Amino acid sequence: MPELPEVEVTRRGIAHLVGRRIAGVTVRERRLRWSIPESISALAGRTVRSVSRRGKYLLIDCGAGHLIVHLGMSGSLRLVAPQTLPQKHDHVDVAFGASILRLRDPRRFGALLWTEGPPESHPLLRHLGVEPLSREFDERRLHALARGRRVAIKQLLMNARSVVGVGNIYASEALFLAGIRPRTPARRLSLERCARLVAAVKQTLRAAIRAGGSSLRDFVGSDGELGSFQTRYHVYDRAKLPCRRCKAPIQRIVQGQRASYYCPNCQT
DNA sequence: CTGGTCACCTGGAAGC
DNA sequence: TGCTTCCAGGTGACCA
Repeated sequence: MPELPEVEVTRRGIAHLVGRRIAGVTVRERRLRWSIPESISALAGRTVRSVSRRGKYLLIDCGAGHLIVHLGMSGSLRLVAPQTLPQKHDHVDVAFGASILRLRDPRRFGALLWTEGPPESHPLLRHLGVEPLSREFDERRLHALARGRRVAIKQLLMNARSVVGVGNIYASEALFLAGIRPRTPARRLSLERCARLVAAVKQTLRAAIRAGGSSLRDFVGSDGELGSFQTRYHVYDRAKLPCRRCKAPIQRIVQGQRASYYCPNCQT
């Protein structure tokens, strides 16, 4: 689930918590990627000041500090009615009187941390790269990032120190739109191809946010449970199926232990 | 610095 | 039916 679009949709879904007071915090399972700090029970009585996002991290400003939330591979946040029984992997509740913000994460690769300093200086955020939907992410920036790098362009795209938020699905999708093979060494990309790729990344992420946003209301971080519509992927998870554009069979390869998909005809 | 591999954890699907 | 194997949206830690 959670690449940048899913996190952004989640952020929008909980933005209306701004100004609301936290009644209490319940932790049922502390062992996520890192142990949830005891200090988060001090949140009770605090008011949410803002909800923002940096890469795949959600930042909830609570006045005295920030909650840092990462959804890992399988995490989701949802708003439920106060009497809703927690299910097996519902690890944390942040209660708001009228509703509960509930963190679910079956694989427990996610994180829930607390920081009192500026969140951008937190060790997990300090080295993050450019936001793909920002103006700063343009062809010159990507070209500079790729300069001299022998790594495959797909892996560069997925490296959060270069560009944040682009995960395994949207990396394959954006490369298809740009007509670039995932194994292309980053340093081989011309400024022109960088421009195509930048446009493709932005287009892919924006379309996914729109798709997610259309299906979610005050329920957030859908697992597809609310019939959230599945984006129609061009190549992702379509090994051997015909390319939607040219009918050639989609190839599946492995890069850095992750599956990549591309059309050998449309992508060069 | 760069690039490559491993590990963390659970559940669902495919294979036998 | 039941057991085994593989695979999954992320990313920090560690190695050469």
